[in-house]
Parts: sequence; structure tokens; C-alpha cells
Amino acid sequence: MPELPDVETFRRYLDAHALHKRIAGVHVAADRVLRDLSPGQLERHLEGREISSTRRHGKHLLAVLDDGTCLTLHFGMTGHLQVFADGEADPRHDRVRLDFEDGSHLAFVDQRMFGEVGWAGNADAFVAAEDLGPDAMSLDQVAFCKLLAGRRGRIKTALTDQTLLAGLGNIYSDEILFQAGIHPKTPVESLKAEDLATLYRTMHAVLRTCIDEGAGYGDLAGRLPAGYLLPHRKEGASCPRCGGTIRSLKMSGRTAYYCPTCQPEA
DNA sequence: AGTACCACCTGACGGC
DNA sequence: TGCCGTCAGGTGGTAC
Repeated sequence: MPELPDVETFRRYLDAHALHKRIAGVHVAADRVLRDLSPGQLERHLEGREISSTRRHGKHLLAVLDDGTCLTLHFGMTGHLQVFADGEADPRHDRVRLDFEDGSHLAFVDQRMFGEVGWAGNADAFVAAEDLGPDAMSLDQVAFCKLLAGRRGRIKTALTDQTLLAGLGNIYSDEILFQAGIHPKTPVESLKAEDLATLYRTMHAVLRTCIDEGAGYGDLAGRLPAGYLLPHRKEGASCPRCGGTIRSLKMSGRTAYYCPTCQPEA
């Protein structure tokens, strides 16, 4: 789930429910999701502080604390945030929980524990150290084209390479390529300026739409406009644009879904 | 530089 | 009903 739009939803959720609340305690149920620090260290960094603002870069969410340091959150494949009140049961798979002074709680929930919770002294330094490309929602068309210029290899691989461009994963890259009419295996170098422009505009529109629909909670597929691949992203399903058959292929272990008619191979 | 494969985890689903 | 293999939206390391 958690690609750029989903993480943006989590960011807004955190803003709406956990900002400016004094952190009274920290409970780590699974050490494994802590990144390079112990539960005690995390506790010392967070206790007595409050979250002043949030930032997102690609799939990373940064909760900036009132001392300028930040809590870093990455959601892996199954992570999300959940706020709940005193007396309510902890959500299943709650791995790290912040207990606020007002009696509410913020849980980092992550079934498969591929996500990571960490702490960084400085948000900018954290982003730089992660070796992430520009955020897919923030860069402009010129920057996007520059990024891909001279790049070898396949377009889907490029779009999902976080060091090149941060935020897109398997699902959204499929959706964007589908709507742009580009086959996932298309060599980047074979794309014309016009194709790159279409790709950029499509990327922006897809991300915008999915953010607006609150990707990350509930059934996004059921809320998307007609013509989106996501609700039909299954081998043998019918293409929402041409009625043809959706196919899949493997690219380095990941499954890519596409419509052979709408996305002809070059 | 780019790609393939494995590993890290848990759970859901389909086949038998 | 139960067991088993397979697969799932992320990423890092390693080997070609």
C-alpha cells in the first residue's frame, strides 16, 4: 500500500490527530522496526516532546519535533498509522505506540514489519543521507525530463528507483504507465520528449487524484474514476479503456500489470 | 549502469 | 477442515 499518495494521507492524518500533543510515553512492541536505535533511545528522544509539523519525501514521513529533531517513519509494505483513545484496544500489529498526555495514542501499525521507525537530528540531513531522488509530487516537468535523459534501462524500473525519483512503487508505476499508454519494458532512451511530457503530466494527475481520494485508508479502488487500471489490476481482467485483456509480466521479481493493446511494446 | 534473485516477515487464498 | 505452496503494494545486499 504505502507509496507516495498513501504516505501523504498518513501525513495529513497525523496532522489532524497527533500534532501539538505532549508525548508522555513510548511503547515499542517490536524492536525489529526500530532503525539503528534501541527502544530506550527512542523513548529518550521523544518523551516530553511534541510533534510540531510534518514533512513527506517520497515514501518517508518525518514528524518534526519541537526541538527540531524528527521521528522518521517508513511504512514498508503493510504499514499505516492509527490514533485511538484510552480504553480502546491497541490495534492488531501495533509495533510502536506514542502515548500522549491527553490520553490519546498514535500507533505505527505494520503487519509484516518491513517498515522502519527511526529518529534523526535534522530532517534535511535525513533526506540527504537516504540518497533519495526528488519527490515525485514536487518536481516540475523540466526536472523530470532531465532526470530520465541519458538513463538506460526500462521505464518501469526507472520510475520505481527511489534514488532517481522518490515516491512511486509497483502499483502507481503500473497505473501511470497504463494511463500514459507506455509499455513497462519500454527502454527509457526510446521515449521522445513528447512521451516524457505525457508521462510527467500523467504521473502528476494520478498522484493528485489518489491523494485527493485519500489513498491508504479504505478501498481506494472503489473510489477511483472510471478508466483507472487499479480496480482491474489482475491477470485476465478486462481493460477499463479498451475492453481487452489485462496481462502481467515479471520484472526482477515484481509483477507488472498492463494492457497489451493500450500499451503496445515498442 | 542495469538487472536478477534472495532475504526479511506475516497472512490470505487456492488447490488438493 | 487442514495442510501446503504461492503470492502480496518495499528495500537492501549480492552476484552477474
